[in-house]
Amino acid sequence: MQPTLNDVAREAGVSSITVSRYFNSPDSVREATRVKVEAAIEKVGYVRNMIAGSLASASSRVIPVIVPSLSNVVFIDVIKGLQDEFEAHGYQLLLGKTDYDLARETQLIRTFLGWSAAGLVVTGLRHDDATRQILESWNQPIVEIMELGEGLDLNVGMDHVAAGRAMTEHLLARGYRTIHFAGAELDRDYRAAMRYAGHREALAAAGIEDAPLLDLPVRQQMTSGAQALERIKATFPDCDAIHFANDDMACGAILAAARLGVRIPEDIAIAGFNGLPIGEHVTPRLTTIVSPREQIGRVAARKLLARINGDPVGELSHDLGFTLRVGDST
Amino acid sequence: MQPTLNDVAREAGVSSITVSRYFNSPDSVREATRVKVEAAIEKVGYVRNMIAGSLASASSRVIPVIVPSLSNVVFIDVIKGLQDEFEAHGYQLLLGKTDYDLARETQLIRTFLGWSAAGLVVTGLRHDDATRQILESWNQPIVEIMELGEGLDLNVGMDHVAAGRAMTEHLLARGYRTIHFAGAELDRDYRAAMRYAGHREALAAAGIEDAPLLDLPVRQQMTSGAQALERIKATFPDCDAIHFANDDMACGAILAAARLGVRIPEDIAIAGFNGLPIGEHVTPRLTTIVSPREQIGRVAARKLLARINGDPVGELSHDLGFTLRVGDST
DNA sequence: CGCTATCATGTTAGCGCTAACATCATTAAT
DNA sequence: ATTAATGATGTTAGCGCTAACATGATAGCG
Repeated sequence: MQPTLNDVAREAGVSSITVSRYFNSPDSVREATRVKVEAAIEKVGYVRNMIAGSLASASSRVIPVIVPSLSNVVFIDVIKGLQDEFEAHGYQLLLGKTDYDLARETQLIRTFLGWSAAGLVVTGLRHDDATRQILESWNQPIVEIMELGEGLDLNVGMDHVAAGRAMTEHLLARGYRTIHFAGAELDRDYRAAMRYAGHREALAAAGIEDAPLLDLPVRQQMTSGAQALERIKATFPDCDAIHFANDDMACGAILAAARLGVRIPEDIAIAGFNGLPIGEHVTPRLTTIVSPREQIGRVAARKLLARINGDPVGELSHDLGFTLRVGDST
Repeated sequence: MQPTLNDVAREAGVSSITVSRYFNSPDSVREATRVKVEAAIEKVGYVRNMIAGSLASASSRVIPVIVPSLSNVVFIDVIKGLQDEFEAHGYQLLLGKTDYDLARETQLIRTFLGWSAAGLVVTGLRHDDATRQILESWNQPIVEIMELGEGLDLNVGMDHVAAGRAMTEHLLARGYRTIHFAGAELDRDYRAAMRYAGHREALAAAGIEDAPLLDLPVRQQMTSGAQALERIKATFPDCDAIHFANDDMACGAILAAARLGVRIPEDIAIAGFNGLPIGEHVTPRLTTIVSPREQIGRVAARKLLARINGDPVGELSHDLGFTLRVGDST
């Protein structure tokens, strides 16, 4: 049997609440007591029982993080940022994955709330009515990440419509006129669909009403990119640029281009989204939009922790922006 | 205030333990009772309090997973496998990261044990004495992943020495003789160092005693790969093959080769490790060893769950092997 | 119809901790 | 010296659930 607070207390010659205070509000125990308690902890080999503490205080130092997928680097980077901040502040990250299923999200949230979580991180602003109802009556802080907009509570992300618009404006400025947008399962990846919306806005502003879209079923992303290039080249010889939904697809296209004898950007320009390292290693270097992935995680964590500690959090919605990185592919 | 089991019980006209049984051993409540309980749960909007349950039963459906880093796809894939299995069986994954620091590992484990975890997944077989001592006296199942060998309990992984040997045997069979091994921070990434050991074994078996090693400081992996190629080409013009510690570096080298005017494999052969998708998209296609990353996660999870449920687990140590995938880079 | 075997449900106590209040010691102020 | 203010520690009760045992209901059998 593991030693309990009482064992430590007996050993130290104090009461158990004093040991509890040693852990939870160290400033409120005298130096001499602290030394005794420390020695006792060491002696009996005490390990805090978080479960009991959480039950008694009706709050745990656990923060569930709900993402749609772990196959996408984007979420990995965000998780990395979150994890770093949480771990540094003594919070534990509970990982949940929805597979882009909103009902699954509801179910996960329900389970996680049973952990008396100190807060919650969810991906995106789109939720079930059920989720919305549960979360609205929950009185712990929530951060919705990735996008911006009217949210449940806090909100950290970037403007995907603007990102799509920015990239297409760049392509137009370079003189490209027949620009295709290529993505994979845009109904699921609705943030990519938002970038497509931005793309269309930019085209419309330039007087171009036609915004051809190639929406492929997901297989491996790079493979889809290669396939998109091949298909667009074959079907639409006039197309002079492809605006891809992400860097994986864009790099798949760039790498395939060499094999297909397609010159980039002379025959066709390629643009991506995310700013993954690989984009700087392909030839030509990929033009892309750098998304602040890890920073979204960090800022989200920091805002959540601030809210938990009752510190000021600033703006509810935090726009982390994005950067256009111009390579040689456009 | 959230409704409790008692609220459900009152609503259903049964005692709270019956509701508890409805959740924990549904077969032991009568059909008619089950219906009443279900209706009551629905009516009061009950959410199970995992914390209270865990305290009472001294066990929680939480499984901590400790990895050294989240910047390495390898661990991401393993986590994906683990997460899928755990989630499917109603267990929650608690994520911990050591940054390759064994003392940090001890600390994490200590914290996690305070969660009355049902089991534990740790990376590697190398641990602190402190960790070892804690875990040896802990009586829940443990899986050590990635490597094979004498472990604390269960063990799922692959033989890295054999993998290094297999790749170098392939290179030797292709006629390469001056083979450099290039890695990044091999003291930290000791599994890569094990592959280097296998590499040396293969060379020695072929009567080659010299096994030059380039151990770079980590920056971005692909960048390190490019740098390694450049440096080896400049310093050792005789070198006819580079055996990289991982695919990222190898692909960085392949992509840089075009810029540097180095022909692969004519001027120099390139080999990697892991079998990442990108290896199939670069030109020439990368020769690599496919590691069973996601499967390590899956099998580790399944063995752990089997042990938790008291089912037979088979061999304590589970070798998932590896495959040599020959591309055009060798 | 009584007796036992089996199944379904209930009663009681307690998991290990912390909130809230109570008490005691110490210091400061008059 | 007396009182009040402050700081440090203790007492009590209870968080919401489940283990272990106890009891009640039901069926099967001679």
